[in-house]
Amino acid sequence: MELNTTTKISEAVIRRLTDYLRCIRCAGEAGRDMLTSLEISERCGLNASIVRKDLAQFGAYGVKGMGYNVRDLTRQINKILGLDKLKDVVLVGAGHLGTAIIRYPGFADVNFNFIAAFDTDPEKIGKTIGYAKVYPLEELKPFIRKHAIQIVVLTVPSSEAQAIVNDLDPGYVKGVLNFTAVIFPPKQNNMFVHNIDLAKELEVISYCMKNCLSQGS
Amino acid sequence: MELNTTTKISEAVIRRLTDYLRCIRCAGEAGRDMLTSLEISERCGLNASIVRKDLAQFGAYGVKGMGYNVRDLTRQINKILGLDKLKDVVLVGAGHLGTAIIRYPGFADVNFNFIAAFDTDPEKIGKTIGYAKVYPLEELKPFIRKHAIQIVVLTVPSSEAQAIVNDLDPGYVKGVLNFTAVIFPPKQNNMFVHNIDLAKELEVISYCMKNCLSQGS
DNA sequence: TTGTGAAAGTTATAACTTTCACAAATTGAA
DNA sequence: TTCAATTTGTGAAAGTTATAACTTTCACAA
Repeated sequence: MELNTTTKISEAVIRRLTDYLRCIRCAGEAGRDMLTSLEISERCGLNASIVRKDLAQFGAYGVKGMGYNVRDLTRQINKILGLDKLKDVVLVGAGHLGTAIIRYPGFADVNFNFIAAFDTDPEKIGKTIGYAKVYPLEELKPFIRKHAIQIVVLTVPSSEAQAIVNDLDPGYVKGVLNFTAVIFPPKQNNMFVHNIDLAKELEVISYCMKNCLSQGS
Repeated sequence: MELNTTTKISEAVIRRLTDYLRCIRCAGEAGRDMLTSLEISERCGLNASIVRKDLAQFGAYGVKGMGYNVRDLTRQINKILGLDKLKDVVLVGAGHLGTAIIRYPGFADVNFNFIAAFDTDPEKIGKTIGYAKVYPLEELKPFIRKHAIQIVVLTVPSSEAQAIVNDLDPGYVKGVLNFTAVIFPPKQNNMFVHNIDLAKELEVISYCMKNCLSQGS
């Protein structure tokens, strides 16, 4: 079957694909080379038919009676999500969170490469976090131009977030990952902005606990 | 109108409430004391009627012709989510990410209080991160019992995650916030587990960029 | 070579969500 | 006091998503 290009794929499907990817990676590291839709569904807290439907939508990646090959499926999902090529990203705000993010192994797993960090603190400038050198914030704009950076990760104090986003050049930057407390609309200057609130899941847990729900993830 | 207790509230609604909360907090800090459903919807990248419906579902918090009062609405949503009372949580794994999380202001904003951290590294034990002292991992279990800890945040290396979760006492712990690369089913031993993958949003951005979608958040 | 079991792929339907459109309510100005 | 401008709250319709049930295909063993 051909790769789907006509039907509109919802964001929910894409988010599930990232879960499948993570769960398949875990299973692969544990030495598995085949996984069934049922196993994937149980690990991800879903129904097995939605796993089959999601995957079948992009092409028939499974073997009937056997399941899905871990290595092949990883490659396929990576391709669907555009994770098959290494992407350079930069970080703005080299504080605790920024440092943790650069060192977070999950980014390298999906081919994201932090090539530089930017900060206003003279103490930090010139140091290295992971493989990324810390530059003064003024150099962000020329750096983006010079290296054709398409993705920026934002971990500055909330008060500085808006100014930095306003100043990004939409001719280069296509996506912004915003870890600050400010909430941005999904499109700013033609750039995709994704807001991440680390406390959000804890708020959801709080609600689940309060109401003794049986569902999560 | 009375607070809804009969109809089932979906997780999607709860997640949106957390967005509203964050966006209302931003507006409040900017000096606003009233907000319309339209404004909230634009900041959150939604349709205005879904904002009204979500809020109306729990009670009529708005004033026709005027909008929603920032202070009242914050209090109401906090109450719905169970964020109106201070909750003690502990962190397991005092590395970069753990440190960043304890210091992340977003948790305090919603009344989560990190009272202790646990680690195996003798270098870290005895030190203090924020207001949390770092204890040896062996003391986690008795600490949870002694302080009746209901929520655990997990930022250990992936290889240790399963063992720690297995060892948590479901008599006390009701929720686990998992930042490791391991993916847990939503229920483990009767505890809610929420998996957070910091790379997930970047993967979604990757897909959006690859397919030039117009939608985000 | 054939039969069997297992699990993918597919379809139809049920369940849920979002949107639209409008009545009701409130404020503030004339 | 009335009128116009707003904006909430809500029922009905449209759209979307998930689920269950079914059909097909494959691998393996006899």
